[in-house]
Amino acid sequence: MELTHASYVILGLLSERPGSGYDLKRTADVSTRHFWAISFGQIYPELKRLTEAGLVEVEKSPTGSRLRNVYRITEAGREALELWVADTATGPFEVRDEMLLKLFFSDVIAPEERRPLLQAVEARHRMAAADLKAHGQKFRQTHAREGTQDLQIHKEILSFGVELHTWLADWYAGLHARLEEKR
Amino acid sequence: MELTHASYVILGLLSERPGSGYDLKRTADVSTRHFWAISFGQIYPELKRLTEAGLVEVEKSPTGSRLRNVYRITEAGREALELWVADTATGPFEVRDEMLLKLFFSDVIAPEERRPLLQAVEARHRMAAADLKAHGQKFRQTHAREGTQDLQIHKEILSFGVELHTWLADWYAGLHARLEEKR
DNA sequence: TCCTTCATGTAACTAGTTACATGATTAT
DNA sequence: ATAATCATGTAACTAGTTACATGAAGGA
Repeated sequence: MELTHASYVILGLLSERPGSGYDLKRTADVSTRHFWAISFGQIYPELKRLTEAGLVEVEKSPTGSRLRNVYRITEAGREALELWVADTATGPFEVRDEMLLKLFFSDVIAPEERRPLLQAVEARHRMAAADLKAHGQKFRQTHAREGTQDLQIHKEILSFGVELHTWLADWYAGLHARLEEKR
Repeated sequence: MELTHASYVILGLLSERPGSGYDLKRTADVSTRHFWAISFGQIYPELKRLTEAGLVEVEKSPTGSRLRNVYRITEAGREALELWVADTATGPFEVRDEMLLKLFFSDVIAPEERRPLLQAVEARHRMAAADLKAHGQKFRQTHAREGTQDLQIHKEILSFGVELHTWLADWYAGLHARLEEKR
């Protein structure tokens, strides 16, 4: 079976702690979603596929009459994950940003109209940085609650996001200054 | 008619200079593709749609018996573009990176296996920075050839890419150092 | 009582990529 | 000659999002 990026997100999260599809979504939303997002529409069918392939196993543990399927990574699943992680061949670092597109073409509008655009982008990145900081808190709380270890690499990657957005906000502030100066 | 991001990439590029679908792809590949990529599979159908909507107009100018449709933005097209550019409401800054995903889960492999991973990411960003610099050259050459002006905002956004990738490469070098130090 | 969270899943849709098909022109 | 570039387009596929449908448990 071919594994997609969504498969690896799921496998990776399950390698740290077993959980339901719902749990997976909750955790992904405060961690991997900043560099690889996944939705319920991918999670549930993918969990089924991974179970059939023997990479994860499921245990039914309903709360009263409310269903709950707890998934756990298998030895085969862990091997597949390790193989993928260790492979240095990789795709590109992809950025998709409508705002950058607008700015690139912003000579079609007047400089007075460009200013609010620049302020909006800077604000967006300041907010994203703050948001990520909060997410780091939540992520660590989950780990604490579950008694799982708080890995250095997790902290590093989450702080990466904060630093990146701070750098971006600063870059836009600088651009703003350069454009004003020019006039 | 609803305009997509691909529509605005096309409209934006045509606002600077008329050209064929092929031209558009060539230009996009050394400019907008770093924050919004488009493929032939989107360009040709989209040009048809935009023509029907009256936002661009087409002029047939074959070279011998080889077809060539040159598209030009209309007044309505320019207005639609301006409206979109001036709108400060925007989507998110999206990053998709398999390598970040691998690193996030890299505690499943040994530290000796993680090192080549870090080196690969750093190298990738150094190469991306060099690549972007070359693209800036190519983009400016096209402008020079066509006699169109070399806008400050273009230079800024293209240098944004170079600076971003340099920052990223440096960040990974720093991470590498921090992880080694810890051991 | 009512709102939020937990929980699972499918269906329809949108965006985007890749492969295919075709063929002329130009530079080496 | 022949390889690279110019040029247009469609078809099939893959990935991913959003909306819908359903309903229980828990807290305010």
